[in-house]
Amino acid sequence: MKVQASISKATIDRLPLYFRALRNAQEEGLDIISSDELGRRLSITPEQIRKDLTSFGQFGKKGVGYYVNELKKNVSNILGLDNHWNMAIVGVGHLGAALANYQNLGMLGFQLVALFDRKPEVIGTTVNHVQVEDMERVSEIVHERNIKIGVITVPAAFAQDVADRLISAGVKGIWNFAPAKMCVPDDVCIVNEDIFTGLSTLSYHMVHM
Amino acid sequence: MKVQASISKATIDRLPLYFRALRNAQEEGLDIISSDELGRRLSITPEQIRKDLTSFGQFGKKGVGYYVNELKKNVSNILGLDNHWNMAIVGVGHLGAALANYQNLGMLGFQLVALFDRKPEVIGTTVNHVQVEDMERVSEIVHERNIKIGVITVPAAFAQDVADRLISAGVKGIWNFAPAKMCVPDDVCIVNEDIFTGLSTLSYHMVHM
DNA sequence: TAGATTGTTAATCGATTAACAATC
DNA sequence: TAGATTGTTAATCGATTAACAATC
Repeated sequence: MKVQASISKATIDRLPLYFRALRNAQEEGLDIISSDELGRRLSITPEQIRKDLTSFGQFGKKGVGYYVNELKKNVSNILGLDNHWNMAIVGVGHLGAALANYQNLGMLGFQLVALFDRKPEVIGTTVNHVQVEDMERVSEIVHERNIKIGVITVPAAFAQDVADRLISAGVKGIWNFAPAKMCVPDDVCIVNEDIFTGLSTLSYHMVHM
Repeated sequence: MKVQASISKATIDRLPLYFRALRNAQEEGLDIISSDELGRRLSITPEQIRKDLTSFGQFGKKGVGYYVNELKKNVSNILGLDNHWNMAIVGVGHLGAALANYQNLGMLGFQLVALFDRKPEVIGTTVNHVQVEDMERVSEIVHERNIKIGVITVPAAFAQDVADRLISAGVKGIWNFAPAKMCVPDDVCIVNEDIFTGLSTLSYHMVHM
């Protein structure tokens, strides 16, 4: 997918919302959707949506709208969801297990192919048909199973070490749930999922209402 | 806490990061921290940090820096973390249970006082010392236990209904994990925690590297 | 054709960065 | 005092909104 000079971070963050809305529209049997209708469903202005989409190409038909299937395919392609990434979760606590059980992962093109933990009582158990392996085998298994995305759901204190091990084993993307500042090389992508930020801002808005 | 005309959304989103960094600094026994050091730890420019903080007051000492304890107390107060909000989680699936088990909630001033579910096999069980109640009793219990924050971890299709019930029972803040567009009245705050957005943008960055 | 809706350029708005005076 | 660091104003940068030509 060719992309013009520079896409704004805000635009990229909205793409998954477009994808989801298009999937819903598709499920409803809609053939065509306008930026107006899409905007209504997402509380985003239609101008914004058109602007975002045209940074990647001309997907619409003037006077008509966007073909749902076609646009969904394009957005999916832009997001790289067609790649079928192999993924591993490190840290099979409550959150790790919750993520392992998400059926949506597969629908979005992410294939959970390994689970890792350090605790002997967890190693060998099975979550959602995937067996938990010893963290010591991470390098070997990441290679073997061609794992490109690592999900970190260990306590903050171990997060950097886990990231380092995943990366040296070949992982190119890290989805980090540990509340810690992480360092990764330039050729590795990281997204920090800092859920308590959300709860704190909720509290802020409740106080300052 | 008095606040000037309008605080930028970006500023508010950074406050929880400041809070966390200050808590860490406090644990390390640091008395004073400069915007420079704070910035280094968070990968945020010191100018940005000073600008953010001064929208709420003058917390620093010129030529010296910020007193860690004092600034942490101020940021905590700004975020409303001193309020000790009572909180309920609706939907005790994997994610709901994972959140219920987070010890950090209490540390941040959020008190988990109720769990709700619809499934008979889940009702009556206990997660982290809190018993799961029948969703039918939500109105009654939200009143009784003075619950102000509701956490929604049910499937998308039920999320709006759950929100409506929580709100009519008196909840003023919603922390929503369901991937659905929600409608709430003006006097209710909502934060949507859309975790698959993060995974999708990770995929985007991996493809467009 | 007339009506609708996209794609794109220009105008506005908001957020970040730079610079520096104030002062500990 | 000299050095350090905040708080604040001005300049820059980036993102959103408005307007409208293109065209289905």
